[in-house]
Amino acid sequence: MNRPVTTIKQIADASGVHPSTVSRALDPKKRHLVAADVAERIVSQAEALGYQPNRLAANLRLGRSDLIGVLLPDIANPVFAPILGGIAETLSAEGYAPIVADAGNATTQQISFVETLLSQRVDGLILATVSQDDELVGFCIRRGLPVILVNRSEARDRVSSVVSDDDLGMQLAVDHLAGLGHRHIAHVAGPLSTSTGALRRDGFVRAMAHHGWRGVVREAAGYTREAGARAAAALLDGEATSQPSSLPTICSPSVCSTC
Amino acid sequence: MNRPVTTIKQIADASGVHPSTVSRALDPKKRHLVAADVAERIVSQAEALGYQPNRLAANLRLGRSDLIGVLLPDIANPVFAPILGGIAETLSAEGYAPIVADAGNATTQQISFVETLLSQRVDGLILATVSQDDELVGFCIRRGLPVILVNRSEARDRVSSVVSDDDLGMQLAVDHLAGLGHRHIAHVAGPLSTSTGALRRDGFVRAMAHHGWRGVVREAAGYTREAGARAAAALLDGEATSQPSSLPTICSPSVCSTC
DNA sequence: CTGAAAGCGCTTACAG
DNA sequence: CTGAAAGCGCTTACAG
Repeated sequence: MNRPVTTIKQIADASGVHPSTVSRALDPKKRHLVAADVAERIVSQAEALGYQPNRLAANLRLGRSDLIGVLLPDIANPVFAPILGGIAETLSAEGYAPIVADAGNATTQQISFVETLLSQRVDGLILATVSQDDELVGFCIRRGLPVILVNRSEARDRVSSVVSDDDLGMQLAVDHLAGLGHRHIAHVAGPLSTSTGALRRDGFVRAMAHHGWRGVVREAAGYTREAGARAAAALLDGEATSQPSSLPTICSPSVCSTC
Repeated sequence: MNRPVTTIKQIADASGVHPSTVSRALDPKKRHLVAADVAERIVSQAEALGYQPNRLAANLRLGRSDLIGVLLPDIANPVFAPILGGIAETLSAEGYAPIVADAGNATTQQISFVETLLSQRVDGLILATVSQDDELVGFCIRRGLPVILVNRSEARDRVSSVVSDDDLGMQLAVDHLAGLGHRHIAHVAGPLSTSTGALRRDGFVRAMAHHGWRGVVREAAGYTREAGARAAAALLDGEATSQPSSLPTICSPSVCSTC
């Protein structure tokens, strides 16, 4: 870094005191340990020199980074924009900053991102990437790295998560379509290995059953336009799949007279 | 940080060599300075202990952070999702990580975010927030902090920017509507203090003029749904504004017989 | 090829 | 109330 940065030592020299005194004067919680006039002199000297404390140094000493890693499966997916917004807002209010990684859905790649974050000494992780039984969550738990989930949850609740009510969502969607007079409704489900895929599928089947109907479900290979298009095409070709065994059998237009 | 982390010294102790030798063995570029067998022993020892170099410490020494600050005016706006995606992808390929800040449009707040980033010793800044003559850009230039712009640009090109071709975009939009048979076209412009607001407005007027038409323009107070709604309502009420003096006068439905 | 030491910029016991 | 010193975990000249 070739641009000039002011250090505590420079302020100490300029103020004619010991660096430790500068450090105290500049810390609101320790300022009371310094004579009022000396503190004031130091503070104005610091301002004059445009002092910005080096948090890299402070954090090395304090064993933290003030950084929270955020792992997203697809950062370019607008779903995550407001989620990231909430994360950034709350973190910055608490003195933290988010360091975001577009980690995809492959566990090995995710772990490599986490190792990078670990070497940056992130203080915790927010994962939007998890599968129903997520390897990375186990990894974090074993390393003692604080972690919470957003967007998707695990099947067993090892850690806290913030997710939407997919069951209610599907109920509202089905009821809305039913209200418009539709009867033959199909659902392109997200990957059933994710909580969102499975819960929305279940919610759809349940909501349809509530109307006395059987829905058609087709699982998409991923949360992408391409996978959605393939699933929709398959659906139109009469291939339906993926019914949960505990729920009513799902029919396909080609085999079921109800649809 | 209460979770255990391995250090170079620990590896040195476990391998019976001096820390500096460990440091060399672990750095691919310096490994050749170490006897092959010793290097191998150290490397496997490091793996066994799950060593993750502390980049906080390394970077303090090296005077960098491997962090690039990204300032967005509204992180919850999906426009920025793919932009952030491209930034994250390229940065991580180069060994950097983005630290994103939702800094809004107010300069004072933006500067306070930048001061935080500065104390984290970011190696550079990407601004998606700039106005046509941006105070923050001047601030960064004065501090010698590398900065580039995305999404919006300044009127004078003090620093590099990556933006879309708004003139072409408006031309395509107007031609599309014209092709559908529309003749009376209004444009809700973004704030004219931003390059996007001004350039799209200009592009719209130019594209309309190309068809021999005069367009109606209404400037919105900001890039929000609410501001857009207010501008559209005003437009419907017959209030049009904001023509650039160098371009044809813009009419309003209430005063112009052409519209 | 290896070791001993200094130093990045902080913070915090420990003395006085 | 203030100073002197150690140490966070690295990297890199400087010796040998």
